[in-house]
Amino acid sequence: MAKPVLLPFDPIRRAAELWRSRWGPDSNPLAMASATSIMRVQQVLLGDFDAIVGRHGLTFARYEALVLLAFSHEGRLPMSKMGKRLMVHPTSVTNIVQRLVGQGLVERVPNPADGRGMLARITPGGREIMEAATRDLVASGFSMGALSAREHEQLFVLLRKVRVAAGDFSG
Amino acid sequence: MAKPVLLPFDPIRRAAELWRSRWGPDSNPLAMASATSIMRVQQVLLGDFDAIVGRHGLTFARYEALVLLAFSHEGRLPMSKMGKRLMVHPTSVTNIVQRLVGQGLVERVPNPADGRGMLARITPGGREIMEAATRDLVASGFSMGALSAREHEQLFVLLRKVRVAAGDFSG
DNA sequence: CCAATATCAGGATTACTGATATGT
DNA sequence: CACATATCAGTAATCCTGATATTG
Repeated sequence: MAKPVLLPFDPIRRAAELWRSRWGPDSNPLAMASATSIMRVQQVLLGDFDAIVGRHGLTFARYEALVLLAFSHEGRLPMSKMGKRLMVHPTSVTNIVQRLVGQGLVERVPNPADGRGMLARITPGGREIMEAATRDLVASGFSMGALSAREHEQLFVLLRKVRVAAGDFSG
Repeated sequence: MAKPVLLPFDPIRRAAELWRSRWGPDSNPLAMASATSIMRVQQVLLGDFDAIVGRHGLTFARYEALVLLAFSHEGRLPMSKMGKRLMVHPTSVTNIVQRLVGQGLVERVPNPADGRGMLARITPGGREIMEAATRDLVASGFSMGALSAREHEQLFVLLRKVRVAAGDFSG
């Protein structure tokens, strides 16, 4: 990690002011500031999440895969479906599941409904690890304890507009 | 990229509902939903930004470094300062600057004020590339054209609370 | 001597492209 | 035959740890 340095000013606000003074209001400094904020907060969250699930031998990407499987019907899903839900590349699914299999948290079984396909199935051990990691994440407040329930809703609604515009789902 | 699949439902909302029904309201499904939304929107933005600046031979990380240098006094900064501002590891700064030097967009010069240090300085060609990439990013609305000016402000304020709590700056 | 700056070597993870074997 | 599923090989990018030379 970069050393924790507490800047005496908000670097994103300052960047937005420079942006406006250099390129004018038409350069959309507000959109630049909120986009940069998203990038930065994501970086903070991912760092925190990786550290928390790392105590259980996971990365956040592998943790997400475990949660998806645990929530699915009978704890198993086709590889292709995992890729779509997790929004990751097919080869990344292969890679992630491979590592989870190596840890004994997931098993691979042929898909009885499609001879081409494989299913990933979460193991009892996988569920235990996932639930322990989840407890820690919940206890951390997802690093967003600064926001009230109402603010979480506002944030969700604002970001949903961006996701709909990006074509994530038929909103 | 994962193939663009338009899901007929909001996967994050559905995950939040499952989360609540499985672990109850104390599991903080609202925080989970907004945190997941940030992760997803960041993924969308980074994909878009990388594609746009990629048309100018850059990655988003290298573009950010160019902007930082262009905004700085006389277009040059110590490597260490770049790392702090960009919130990246010192070795990552070395790597990023190395690639920019290879493209002729940045030069490395010894720091006259500190014999240990090096300065990265943006070249005229680097400024041209950066400004062209910036024009394209601005024209794209930063992939956030779905939000009004007022909504951008709301989003910025909400995310700033999270950043302050994370210790990004003395808010 | 201790701390800071920057680099290098090397490992880990994830993303992507292109090719391939298999099955619908 | 066209298409879908999944894997593999190889490349690229970033981040990190630990060691090191140099300088403040």
